[in-house]
Amino acid sequence: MVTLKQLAKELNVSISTVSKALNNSEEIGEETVRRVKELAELYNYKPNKVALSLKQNKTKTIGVIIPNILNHFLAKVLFGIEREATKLGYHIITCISNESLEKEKESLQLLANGSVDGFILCVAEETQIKNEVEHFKTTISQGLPIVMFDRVAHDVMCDKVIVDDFDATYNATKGLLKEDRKKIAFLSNIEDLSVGKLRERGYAKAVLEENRQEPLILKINKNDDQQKNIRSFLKKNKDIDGVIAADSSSGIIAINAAVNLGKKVPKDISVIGFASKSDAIHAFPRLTTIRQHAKVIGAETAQMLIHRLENMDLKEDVKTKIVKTSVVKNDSTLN
Amino acid sequence: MVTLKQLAKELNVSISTVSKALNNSEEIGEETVRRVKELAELYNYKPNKVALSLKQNKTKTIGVIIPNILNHFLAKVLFGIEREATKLGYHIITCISNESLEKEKESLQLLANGSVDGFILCVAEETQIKNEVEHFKTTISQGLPIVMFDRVAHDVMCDKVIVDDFDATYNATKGLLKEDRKKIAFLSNIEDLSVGKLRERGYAKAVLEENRQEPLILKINKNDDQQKNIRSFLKKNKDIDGVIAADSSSGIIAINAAVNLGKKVPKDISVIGFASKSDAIHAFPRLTTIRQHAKVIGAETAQMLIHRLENMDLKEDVKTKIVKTSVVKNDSTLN
DNA sequence: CTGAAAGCGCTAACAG
DNA sequence: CTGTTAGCGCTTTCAG
Repeated sequence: MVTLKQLAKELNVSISTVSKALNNSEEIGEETVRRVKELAELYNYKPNKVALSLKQNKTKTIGVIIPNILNHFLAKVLFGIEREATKLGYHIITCISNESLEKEKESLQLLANGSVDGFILCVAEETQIKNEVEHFKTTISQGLPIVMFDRVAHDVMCDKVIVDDFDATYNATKGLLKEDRKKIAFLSNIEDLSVGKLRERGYAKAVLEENRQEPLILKINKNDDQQKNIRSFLKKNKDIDGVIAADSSSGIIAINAAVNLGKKVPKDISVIGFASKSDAIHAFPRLTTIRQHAKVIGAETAQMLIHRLENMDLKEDVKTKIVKTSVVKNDSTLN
Repeated sequence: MVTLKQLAKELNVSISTVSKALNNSEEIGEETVRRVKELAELYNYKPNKVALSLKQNKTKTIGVIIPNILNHFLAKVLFGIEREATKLGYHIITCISNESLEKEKESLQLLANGSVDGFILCVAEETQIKNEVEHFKTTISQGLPIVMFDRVAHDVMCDKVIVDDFDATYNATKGLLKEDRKKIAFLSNIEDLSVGKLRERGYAKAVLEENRQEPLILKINKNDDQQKNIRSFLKKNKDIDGVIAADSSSGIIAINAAVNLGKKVPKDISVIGFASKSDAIHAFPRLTTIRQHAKVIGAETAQMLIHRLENMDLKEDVKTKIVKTSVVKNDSTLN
C-alpha cells in the first residue's frame, strides 16, 4: 500500500501538503493539487483505514453478535444490517454467540478494545434463561452503545427494535377463530425465548377470550425429533382443526404431517406459522405465514445505532421501535 | 478506554515501563510488574486494537465476501469460518455481494485499505457468468491473499476449497440406478453456477454410461414459481421414478409434489437432493441428502488463509483442497 | 532495571 | 500557499 509519505517524497513536497491536497483543502495551490491527485490516482492511493481510526478515535465498524446464523430470520436481519451499514459507510464485524452466554460475553469483551464503535445484538438463549445483563451494562458504560433486536433484555437501558409478537399470534389465532375452527393448537420449539413466551400468550389470550377451548400447546425441545413429535401430536388429537406455529419449522412440518395423516389442508385443518417466503414453499399447500420483516428490522437497528454513534454528544434518550408483523395469506388457511 | 499513558502517569513510571511490564518483559522488576498489573486489572485495561494494528501492520481481521447469506449452505460455511477464525484469534468482517459483480468489486476495494489482512470469498453469480477475474488478481497483487470456496475462479492463482460436485451427483445417480430406476430426472435452479454445471455433468455421465435413458433435465429460473414448475414437470413426465436435485429446495419440493400427485415415496419415486439436515425434515418422508459439510469447508478456508497470512515469507504454492460430500440416507430412497 | 525516542499513517493547528 | 510539529496508542531499540 502506498502511503502519503511515499507520494510526498516522489513529489518533493511535505506529507501534509499531500494530505491537504487530497482532502481538497483550500490552502493548496491548484497546480499542486493536480500533481498530487494524479500521482495518487496512478498509485491507487487509499488512506490507511487503521491510521484514520487511530487518529479519529472511531472505526466506522459495528460489532454484530448473532446467536445463530443458521436461523433464517436472524440471517435475514443480518442481511438487512449489512446492507444498511454499508450504505451508511460502516463495516460489520460478525460474531456468533451460538446461544451461549459465555461466547456472548467473550465477543463483547474481544471487540470492546477499539475494534468497533458500537454493537448490534440479539440476546443469546442462555443469557435469557439465566437473565444475565451485567455484561451489557458494562459495555454501555464503557461508551459503546448497544442496539438490541428481537430478543431483548428489558433491564438494560439501550435502543431496541422488537416485533409485536403478542399481537401477531393473537391476531393470527383470531383469524382461525373466524374460520370457525374449534380446536386450535399451538406448536413451539422456542419456549425458552422471550419472543416464544409472548407468542404463546397472544395465542392463549385469543382462544380464552372467545371461551371456546382451553389452550392446547405442544412444546418441543431442541433435541427432540420434531417431525415425529408433531405427527404423533396431531394423531393423538384428531380433532385439531387449526395450528399456530411459533417457530420457523413447526408450521411446515405440521402441514406435511397433516397431509400425510390423510387430512385436507386447509379444509380440515388450517395452519399459520412464522416463516419466510422461501421456507413457506417447502410445504404443500404453501404455508400461510406471519412475516416479521427481518430486513426492515436489520435496517432499523443499523440506522438507530449509527444515528446514536454520530450524535453521541446529544445524549438522546433510548428508544424502542416496534416493527409490525404482517400475515401473508398462502394456501394453508381459508381466508 | 484506559491507555498506557494514564496508567504510567498514575504509577509515576514511563509508558514503556508499563508496556513492558504488561508484556512480561524480563527487563522489569518484579515489584513494578506487580504494581502495574494490579492497576491495569483494576482499570480493566485492554491494549487498543487499532494502535496495535497500525504498529504491527496487520489487523488480525479477515474480509469475508459471501454472495447470499440466506442460502443455507453459504450461511453454514460462514458459521464455520467464524468459528475457526475466532479460535485462531481473528475477527471477520462480512460483506454480502448479493451475487453482484459490482458489489463484489466494491467490497474488495473497500477493505483493501488496511482494514483486513486477507479475504475469503465465494464468487458471485454475475461474476461467474461474465467470467471477470481482474479484481481478484489486483487484490492479490496488492499483497492481500484470497481463499476461494465452492464457486471458484479457475483462472486466479489462489488457495481454494471446493466440493466434489461432479462425483457427488455421479454417485448419487448411480445409487438410484442400482435401485433399478428407469427414468431419473435432474432438477436445478443453479444452472448458471460452476457447481451447478458440474452437478449436471455428474448426473448425465451416470445415466448415459448405463445406456438406459437420455438425461431428463428441468432447469428452473430464479424468478419462476418453483413449486408449480416442479409439480407440472412431474405431472407431465409420469414415468419419472427417480430425482436428483442440484439445489437446496428442489428435492424437498419434489417430494411434496410427488406425494401430492398420489405417488408413494420412495416406492414409486426416489429423491436425492443437496440439502442440510434442518431442511431435510421439511419433507415427508425425509429427503435423502447429499451433504456438503459446509462447516468443514468454512473451517478449512479459514485455516488455509490464516496459515498463509502467518507464513507470508514462505511464499508457498497455492493449494486446492477438495472436501468430499457424503450421502445421508433418509426416507426418500430405498437404499 | 527504567526511560527517552522513534515510528506505524494520518490530520490539523500553527508558523512561516 | 507550503511546511513543521504534535499527537492518536502502542512496541521496541537504544541510552542511561
